[in-house]
Amino acid sequence: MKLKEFAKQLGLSPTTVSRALSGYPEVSEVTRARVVQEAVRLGYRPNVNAVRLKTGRVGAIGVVMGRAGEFHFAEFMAGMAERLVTEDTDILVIPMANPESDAEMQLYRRLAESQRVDAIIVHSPRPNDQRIALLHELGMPFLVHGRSDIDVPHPWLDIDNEGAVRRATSHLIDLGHTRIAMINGRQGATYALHRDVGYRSALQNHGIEVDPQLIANGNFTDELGFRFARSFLEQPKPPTAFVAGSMMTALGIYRAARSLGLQIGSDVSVIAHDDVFPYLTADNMVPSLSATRSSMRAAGTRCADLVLQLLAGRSPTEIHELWPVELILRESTGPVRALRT
Amino acid sequence: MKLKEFAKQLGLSPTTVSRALSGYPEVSEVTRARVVQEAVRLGYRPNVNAVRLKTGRVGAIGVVMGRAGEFHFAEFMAGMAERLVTEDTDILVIPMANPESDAEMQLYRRLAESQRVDAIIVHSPRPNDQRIALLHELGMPFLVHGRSDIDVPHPWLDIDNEGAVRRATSHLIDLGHTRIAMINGRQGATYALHRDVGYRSALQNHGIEVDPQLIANGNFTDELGFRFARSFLEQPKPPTAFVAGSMMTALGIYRAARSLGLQIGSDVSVIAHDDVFPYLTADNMVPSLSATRSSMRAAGTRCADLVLQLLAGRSPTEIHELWPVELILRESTGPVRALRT
DNA sequence: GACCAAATTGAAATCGATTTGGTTATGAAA
DNA sequence: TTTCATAACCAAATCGATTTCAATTTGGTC
Repeated sequence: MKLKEFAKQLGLSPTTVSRALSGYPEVSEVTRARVVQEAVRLGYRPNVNAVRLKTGRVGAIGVVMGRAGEFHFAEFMAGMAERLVTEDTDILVIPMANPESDAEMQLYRRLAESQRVDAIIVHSPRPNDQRIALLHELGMPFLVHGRSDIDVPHPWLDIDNEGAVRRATSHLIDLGHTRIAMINGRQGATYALHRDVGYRSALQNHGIEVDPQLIANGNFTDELGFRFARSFLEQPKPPTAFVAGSMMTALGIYRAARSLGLQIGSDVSVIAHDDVFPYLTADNMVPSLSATRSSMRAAGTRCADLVLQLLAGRSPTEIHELWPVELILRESTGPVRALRT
Repeated sequence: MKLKEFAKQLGLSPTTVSRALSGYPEVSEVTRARVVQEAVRLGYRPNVNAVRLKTGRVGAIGVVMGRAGEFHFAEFMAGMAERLVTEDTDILVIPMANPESDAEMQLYRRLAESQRVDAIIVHSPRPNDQRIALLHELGMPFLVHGRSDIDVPHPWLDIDNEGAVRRATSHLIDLGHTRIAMINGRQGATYALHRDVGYRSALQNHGIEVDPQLIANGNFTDELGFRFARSFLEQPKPPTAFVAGSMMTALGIYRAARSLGLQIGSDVSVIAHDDVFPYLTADNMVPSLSATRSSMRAAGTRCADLVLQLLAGRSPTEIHELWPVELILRESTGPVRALRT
């Protein structure tokens, strides 16, 4: 059913019908009510593509998905979905072939110019992230989930990675640990950098020297958690505590410790970052996992909200949200023990 | 830059330019080459919304995302993305508020009628799934990931859940197990039903009575795996083996067994279904997990491929793919032991 | 050189809405 | 009674492409 046809059935002009449905004030309330009611009855719905062409709005927020298909991603999107379900906005997932800088920039450029989305959410930004410069230059509304140092104004939402890791590390130091290993995310992203800074500053605040042999970077997988932890623990001077970037990493660390006959919480302490997943909870691990916690889902919800505000006209330059991160102590952390000989 | 303007700069009509870029044969090769080249140079790209309005094609595949935000989902989408990255097609994720049947149907109806997507992928279908009837009736192209009994022709791709679980269960029986617990997915979806059938038929084939006390249904979480396993193991006549629906469930079972001082692989055997995640692998669990395996990512890739074929005109009625599932035996399964007293 | 088919190119209609710039009632003020 | 503001509605232009139908050019044949 087209507008023209529908309007004719109502004995009104397309103009009035369109206005009635879009809530313009120049239509009498009684007419509007009738139009709305009849639209439902006759099943008239404006053609989305015609509306988009005419208004220039799309009703979609773009998210670029790397190949990695990280488990965080689904949570973030679920969070976005929670917020967007009441709006008439959906999520466009754009696959990214390879994250080599050149193709990536091309992708963002095409996306921005193609008018397929009203706004873009940029994930895992790097310190000097050219995507941000590009989107700013193109005038495409965007929100950065994470932070960047780049000298271009941009709205962002981030969690306090540095503070979280500093607290976690300091806590371990307070427990007497001095050899604390750090299994961080992949190098390059700002969040990994921030966590690194938090880790180093905690050590330095307490006069402990940073040992590069105890620092590793890589994807958040059980596999890497195991491999790194295992190799650390097999060093002549093994760590007595771990700070880890994800729950999956923590699973790997647990496994490595067990495989060497070490007790988590007494022989080895572990604090990991928990993005809060419905299917795997820190509290349920054995022993329960001490964690820095921040809900990825909540971040998704809030990001969606902020993007909507952005599209409604809120100034991008005033959107900067830094979320504090909880530190929740459970059984996986304890005072340092004398080393085995 | 608009078509009209661009055409003028080239000294051609919009018609010819449009044809040149869309690859129509009525344009001389030399003209086409020039148009394509200039389009790149001057940065002309057809307005997506105008194209959509005119052609009725959208270049997007719709996927409805439940609130659960399951971890499988991200893998499936990553798989889709892998296939779609070379096409000019993206993925539209539509948030679903609450899965109560009525609102759900409304959502699918709106989605189908709104022309926002060219096709829809239906997930976790139920035996009598009205979504399928609806989409069929509306003439919206769709592909079912999973299967349904509904009396409406529909293209689908599914894995052999029944066969997988039958093999897994039979294998456990061959190892001497007779009390085999089944921790299945949520009731309602066909796949859970098929797995249930596979489980029961294996038992019955070997003359073992089904004990309803050993069957549980629920979300694929570590938490539920633990709770169910724990309650089963505390029964007067505990199971000596488990068949479980997911890796997360298996983690919970491992934990439950450990908490009771039971050795996985000797005291208790476990086989779980592994959707193949990059961040958590069955092989890496301790002890390594015997699993029925089928790549969720590969399914996503293939589903995207099939949808593209569908859109290219392939008949929906001839698309039925049933993927076999591997059974990979590792350390978590072993011959039954005499029960503790 | 005339003729005709094939190869190219264009003008204008079209997709289905929104919105600008009116026009017509209505009722209050002069 | 006239005037004028306001409320309510409408005709037609517009968004930016695709595509139908018609016009022109090209090249081969007689």
